[in-house]
Amino acid sequence: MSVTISRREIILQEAAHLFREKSYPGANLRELARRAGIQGGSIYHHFASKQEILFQLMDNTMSDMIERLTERLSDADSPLEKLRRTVFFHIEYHVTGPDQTYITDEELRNLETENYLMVVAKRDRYQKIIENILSEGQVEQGWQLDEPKLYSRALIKMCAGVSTWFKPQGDLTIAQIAEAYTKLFCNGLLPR
Amino acid sequence: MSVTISRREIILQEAAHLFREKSYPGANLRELARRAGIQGGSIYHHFASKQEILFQLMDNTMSDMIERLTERLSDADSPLEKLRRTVFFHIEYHVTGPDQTYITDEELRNLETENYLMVVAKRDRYQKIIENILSEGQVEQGWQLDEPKLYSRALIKMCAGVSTWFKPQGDLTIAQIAEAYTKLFCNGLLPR
DNA sequence: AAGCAAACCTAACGTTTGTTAGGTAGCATA
DNA sequence: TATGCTACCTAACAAACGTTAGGTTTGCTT
Repeated sequence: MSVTISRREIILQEAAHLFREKSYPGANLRELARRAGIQGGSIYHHFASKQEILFQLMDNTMSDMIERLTERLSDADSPLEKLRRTVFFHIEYHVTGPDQTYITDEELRNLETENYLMVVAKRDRYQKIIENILSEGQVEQGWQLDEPKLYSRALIKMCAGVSTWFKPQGDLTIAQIAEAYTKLFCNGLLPR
Repeated sequence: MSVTISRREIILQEAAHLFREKSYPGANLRELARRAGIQGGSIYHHFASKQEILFQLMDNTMSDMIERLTERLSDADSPLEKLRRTVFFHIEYHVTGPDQTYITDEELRNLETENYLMVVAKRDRYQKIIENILSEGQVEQGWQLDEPKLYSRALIKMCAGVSTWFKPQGDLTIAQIAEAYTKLFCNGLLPR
């Protein structure tokens, strides 16, 4: 039943946590190594540089997000159902792996050019999926949106923001928040 | 017509820009001094420490935001009008001073305890203003929201996010974006 | 038993960092 | 003209940093 987890994986997990706590430049490798249970220099057995750790972290996260979202949407028929699942997924993913998503959302500026371009490309692919759902709804269901891109951005920021205040032991579940946000996004707050 | 701007003010402005570019721990004081037109050590004539620069930056920004938003709301009569102005203000402020607001939104973790508590207190005061508008609308206008706090957070994140992609020379004005977001927040995207 | 590679340790390197001490230039006041 | 204050410069400090070189342990393979 126990899952074997490589040291490399441990380092990546601890790095996500540490980078979120102190930001990438503020985190140091000796501290990271300590948390991963090894000595400072040993990090370089698993990664070529501090930068590579950041890149792997962000690139893995983006790939995973695209893959999982795509899978969740695969058997959704209507645009509304797709939107529901996207809101739920985006919130859930950000709340479940808050360290990884936070880093991926906020540390783009600390990526070197080549790495930056790769991660941004994947981020754009992810955003495009959501934008397409809104465009679909606009055409097929007459959703009221002038600029799909504008609204997809609003949706993404809105949902991602949940992880900054969400507490698992709080009185709201992820499902409740996702439902409320879906309702808000679809109906607005004025009475119908 | 020209405005006198103190060196202290210049340092704060350049610090906002530099911190946003490299994050607080990633920015160094020699570079900041260079941009402000003085030598590294001279910073300490104006500030006691690097930390104090960050704190002044964030504290000033929060105070300014509270003051300005309060003023804008002072002669708004209905909750809907207050909401409209809030959305517009929040977007406008984030887009106009993107460095300051970005720092204030993202660098809380790098504040020492005492400074952290002061800035968070002001941030909460600001959020409370918005939360109260939603509560008002709920009571007086029957706005559909179960948890005002949940929706105020969504609104804040949504609007603040604009500054991450907004380009002044782009084809959308702040007013257009603000209008679209107000409409989205009030009506949702389903046709009425 | 020998060989080998992966995983890790230790100690040091050169650089960069925030910060400080002590000095100088310019200007206003007396 | 002397005094003193503000705004700055220069040079150095100790600490922390990413990174590297070289050595040791461990466990598998032949």
